[in-house]
Amino acid sequence: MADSEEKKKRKRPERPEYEEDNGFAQFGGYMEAKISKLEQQFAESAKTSGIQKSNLFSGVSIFVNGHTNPSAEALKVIMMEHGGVFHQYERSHTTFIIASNLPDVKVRKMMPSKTIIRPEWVVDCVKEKKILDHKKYLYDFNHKVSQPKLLAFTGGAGKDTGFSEVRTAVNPNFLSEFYNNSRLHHISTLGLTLKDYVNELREKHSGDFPGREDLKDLKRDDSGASTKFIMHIDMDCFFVSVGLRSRAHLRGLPVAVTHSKGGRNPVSTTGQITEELLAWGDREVADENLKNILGTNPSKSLSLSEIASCSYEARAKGIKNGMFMGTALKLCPDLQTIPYDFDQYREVSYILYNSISKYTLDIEAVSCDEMFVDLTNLLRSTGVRCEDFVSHIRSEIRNATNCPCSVGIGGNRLLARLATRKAKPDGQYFFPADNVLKLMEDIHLKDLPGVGYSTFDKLKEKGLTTCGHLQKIPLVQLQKDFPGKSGENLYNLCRGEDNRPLNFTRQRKSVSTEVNYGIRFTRKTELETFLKQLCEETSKRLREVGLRGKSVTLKLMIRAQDAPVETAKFMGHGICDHITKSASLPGFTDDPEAIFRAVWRISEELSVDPAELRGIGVQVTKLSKQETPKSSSLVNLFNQMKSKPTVSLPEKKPMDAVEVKQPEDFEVDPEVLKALPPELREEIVKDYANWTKANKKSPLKTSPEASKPQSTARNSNISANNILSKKNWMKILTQWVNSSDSPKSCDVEHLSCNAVEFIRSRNICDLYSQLEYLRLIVDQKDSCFWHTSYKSLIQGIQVEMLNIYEIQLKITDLSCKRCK
DNA sequence: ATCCTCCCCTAC
DNA sequence: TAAGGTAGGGGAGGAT
Repeated sequence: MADSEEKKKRKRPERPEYEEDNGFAQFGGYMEAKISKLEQQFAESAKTSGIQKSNLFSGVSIFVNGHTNPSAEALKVIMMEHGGVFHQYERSHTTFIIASNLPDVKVRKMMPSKTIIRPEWVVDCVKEKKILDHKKYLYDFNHKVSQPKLLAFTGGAGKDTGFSEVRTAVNPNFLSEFYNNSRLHHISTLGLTLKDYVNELREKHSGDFPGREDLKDLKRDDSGASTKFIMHIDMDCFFVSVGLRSRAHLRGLPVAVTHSKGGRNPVSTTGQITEELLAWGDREVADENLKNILGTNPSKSLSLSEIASCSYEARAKGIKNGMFMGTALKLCPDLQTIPYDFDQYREVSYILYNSISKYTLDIEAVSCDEMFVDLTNLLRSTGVRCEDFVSHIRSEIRNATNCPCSVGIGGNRLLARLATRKAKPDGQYFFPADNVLKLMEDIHLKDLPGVGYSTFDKLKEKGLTTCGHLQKIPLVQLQKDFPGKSGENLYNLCRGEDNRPLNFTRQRKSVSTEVNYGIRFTRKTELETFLKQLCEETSKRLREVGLRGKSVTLKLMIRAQDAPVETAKFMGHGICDHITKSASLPGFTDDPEAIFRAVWRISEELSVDPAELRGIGVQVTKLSKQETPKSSSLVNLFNQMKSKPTVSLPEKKPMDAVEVKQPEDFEVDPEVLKALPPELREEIVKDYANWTKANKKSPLKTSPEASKPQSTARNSNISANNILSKKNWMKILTQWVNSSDSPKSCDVEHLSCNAVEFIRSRNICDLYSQLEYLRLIVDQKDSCFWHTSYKSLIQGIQVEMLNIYEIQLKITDLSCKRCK
């Protein structure tokens, strides 16, 4: 970030009339203009109103981010009273960012190199009547204050709100609140996102792998071996490693990622937990939890929050993923906990995948922090030795993410995976090609992929715990207990044989939405309302991936007969019976109502008691790709909107290439604005109107065309199909950017030509606004295809600017860290 | 035989 | 307090 800032400064020609503060910063666009205007107003009103009490904050400017106490408004007044500056928008010369209550991701994303302090600094300075050392007020990223919660969730509305309605699925905000906090949801959806990402990269790939250039210096492999090389990469305790990037002081300590801060669970009873744990998940972890809880004073209950990820130092004390926080604290009382940071996980995941995709796209994405890569082609065409490439890529990942990863290599996916186990933590290991059968003998059966705790228990009952044991069992005998393919797989895997190919692309077979937490209904209408939400969510997800389904399945978890009504785990599902039932949909559909009708019918048939329900899911299957008749091409959009009577455009004229046109006045499209995120909307709407009004009266003085009246400046030829010259450019750009995950190159080119026309006709102010707007909406896009296209567009524009004005536009960088 | 539905299991 | 999701493989057993 600081790097690109540097570059920009260096590139800008050093002409005094365009110095940052007296000119060029305000050269283009309403964005800059409105910001300066606000600040000026601020300073002036402080002086003229006579409220200024001191010059305490002279030379100090603050920008308040998020909710603070005192409020932004109050801080503004304080700054005003004491000669400081309050920035409505964060600016490059802002002295401090004030924040007390923000997710650190957001803070760091927005101001990577800024000093962020707590609002108390302002208050205390006034109290002490001097500028205090701000270092004592630095925003503490480690002590994360919880976000202000909705009243309904804190129970703050009053004790009589009825317990069950406060934080159960009855609350209309439950679903989003739950999904925001569910680690399993995030792990799952992030994994899907990255699988799609690999698909996308493969589809769009040009055939060039830029990373291979870097391998030139590595040793050649002259052995000429034609073996298959499967690489398995896995980040080490992913969530913890990501969390430690900003918490260097916790490195080397036992650390765990969890919701809990180690508090006590006030409701559970020992007996109940025992019962539930016997029917639950990872047996080893369950046993450990159980042992711990049985030895606990029943009056002192434990945190049942699960540990999502723990450091190797924590593992050394016996702590495991999935373990209750209470249990973990018993094993290690000084266990450090850090909160989830799902945005950061996503960011690091992309860096991981981008690192690999520079070299090859023979990738099977497994999850957000794990993948298989077939190195065979890469090694053959570069001639690089496998171990050299692995060392190279591991250090590259480490440098790019600041997180360790481990790599296993083998002749097939099984051996690669087993090798990774040996490699961990932070290492690499090659499963030898000879003697595989012998080497497999010591592998624990639980380590075979596909052997979970149920299969393992079955095997253990027969006295089988290692692959060596299993190798002695003939296939037919094995298939008595594990019929068909199940037995066959075991038979092959325990011998180190695995012929399952890597799947580089993947087509989805189902889309589902389920919640098995916080389900506590008393009335049927509550169930109905929630089920509708689930169907809407399912429909949304179908549409996101452009699929429709022909069949829907309702999945229910119902409290088991003898299970207690209140679960040991807060709002958990306890011991349940599982029911699923499917129905046909009217043709391929993604319509939420159609899905709901089908699912509601099933629910009626099953006639479940809403009060007994502990979990609900909606799954759509038999999928088919949705037709996309609408083209998202920019030019098409432009033409479509042109013919629509709702858009106020001048009479359509024949597309005369030589027609002389003037850009129409800009207008802010309310429809467009409605669709924008609130922060962005506010930013745009606030002063746009004022600015344009003010501007009509007096054109910008700092423009290179200042000597000419605005109308003259616009007097050059602008072709009729120049999108930027249209009144509804904002709408066109918005729809274009929203219409797809990657722009068509012809559209980018078209826009580039349009921009160049503007530059040539000396219409820089409008162009600047439009580029600023484009940046804002592209920045919101979670697609590096858009980001890079935007950047190449800007690059072309800057070239033209240099040609004509010998100067560049001041363009803010995109915030995306994945693409650089 | 083959397909469909309803389960169970597994992985992250 | 706590945030127990999501997709796929595969078997049993019935319908075709």
